Amino acid sequence: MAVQKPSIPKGTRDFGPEKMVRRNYIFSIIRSVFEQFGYMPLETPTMENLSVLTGKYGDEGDQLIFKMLNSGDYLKKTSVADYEAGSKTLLPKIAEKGLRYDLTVPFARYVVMNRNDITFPFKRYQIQPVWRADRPQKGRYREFFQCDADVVGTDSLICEAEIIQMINKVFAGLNITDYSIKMNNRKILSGIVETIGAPGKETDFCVAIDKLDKIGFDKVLEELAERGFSEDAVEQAKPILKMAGSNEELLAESKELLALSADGSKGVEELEEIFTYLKKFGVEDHHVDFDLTLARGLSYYTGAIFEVKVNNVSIGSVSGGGRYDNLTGVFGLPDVPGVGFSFGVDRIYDVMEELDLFPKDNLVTTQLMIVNFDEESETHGLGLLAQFREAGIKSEIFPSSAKLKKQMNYANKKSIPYVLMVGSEEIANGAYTLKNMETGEQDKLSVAEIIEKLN
RNA sequence: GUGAUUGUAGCUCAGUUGGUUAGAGCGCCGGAUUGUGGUUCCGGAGGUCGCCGGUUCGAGACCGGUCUUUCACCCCA
Repeated sequence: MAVQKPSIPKGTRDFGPEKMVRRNYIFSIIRSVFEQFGYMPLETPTMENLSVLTGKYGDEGDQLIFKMLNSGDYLKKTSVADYEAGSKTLLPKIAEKGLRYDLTVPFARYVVMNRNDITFPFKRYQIQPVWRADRPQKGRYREFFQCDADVVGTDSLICEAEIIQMINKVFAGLNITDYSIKMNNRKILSGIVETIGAPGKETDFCVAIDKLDKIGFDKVLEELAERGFSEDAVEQAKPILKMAGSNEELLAESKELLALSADGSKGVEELEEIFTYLKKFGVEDHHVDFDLTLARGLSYYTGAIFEVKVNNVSIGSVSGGGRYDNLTGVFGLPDVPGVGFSFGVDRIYDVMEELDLFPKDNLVTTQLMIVNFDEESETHGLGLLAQFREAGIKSEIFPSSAKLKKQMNYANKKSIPYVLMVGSEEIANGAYTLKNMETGEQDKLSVAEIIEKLN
């Protein structure tokens, strides 16, 4: 058989050791913050039944789900008529499982299936890959990790305030300082639609104004008109899209503007309450900007929505989330309100790389390598190695007595800071040559001295 | 899913209107240096020019298809 060039599927990536060390660094910070706030880990299967996944992300979302062909003779249950009826009819007969598209829907499924064992409010975090059959571009992959934290079974706005704090803590931990958490409320958006006299056109309104950053004020107005908003409605939307000022000013202004809309007023109240909670928590520098034009795609949000953007980088939003009242309703469990959000680790990685924020030193690596001269050296070195490892020093011995140049080069390439020479003279004296690879200095030290120096 | 775009050594890239044996830098391997890496010098290996087909006396170059990369749209982390 001819040798074939190996390859990986479009939009997927390998993560080599350097990348994994950095990714794990990001994961560990996120995980520790989640746990600090009382969230417990959860994992769900890579694949879900398609009945769980389909219909939850809209028509376009359904198309982006990776479907798995049934095992065995997957054509057995199909007929020519199914084939002729097209892929929509054929699909459910040949595929009944799919790869998870996000972590929220599997979570809702889990809550419903375990409703009798769960104590509410239930706080969980979940760090796992998800898959989307999207066409890849910058910052968009077909396989990527999400780090979700959700709390269900409470409508307390303390949760929203805590989420903001978690975002702040994670970013502080990662040394990302220049970012903003854009916050809005779905009720405010429906209040606006109601107020400008276009009730029921909420989705169209959201899709259009979501592009304000990208295409600008005038084009948004054009798009609103294209989407069937009356001249009058577009005219009334103008001052809303132009609103600017501090959070307090914006809140006051929108309160006035939406006074006649029950929904809208409720939305403004909710945001005010979140800011009040932040104050009670003693959080001053929360990075939150109230943004009337933040819409977010997902239709299941009903209250606060937020999105996090790191400033001065070419990457899209790195985190987002919101409150939903009825996520579990589709699975037959109504009235379970919740709020959740997610970090996009792959994008955070790209941001940190672009801003050069990865720590240079404290990434895990071998601290000490023992040089292997010959059989005597190796035997003695293995004994030493055990002692170093016992003492908690990350250490390794070169596995064969290769040329010294090769061994030194290996240590150098791997950025191992110390190398230990164990030759016949050292063994006889019980004093080993420890070389600092950065400065080139070397000393003759006992095992105890080496352990003390490296610890 | 729509419209563009990219692919030559491990990496970054040259390669003239189609013309002999496809090059450079970096990296890799060996030597100078048999117990001292990161500097220097000398030498060496490494290519189905993404893949399949077509045009041509002749294709890395032109044409078609396909895969891949990147980008815009849609949507999204």
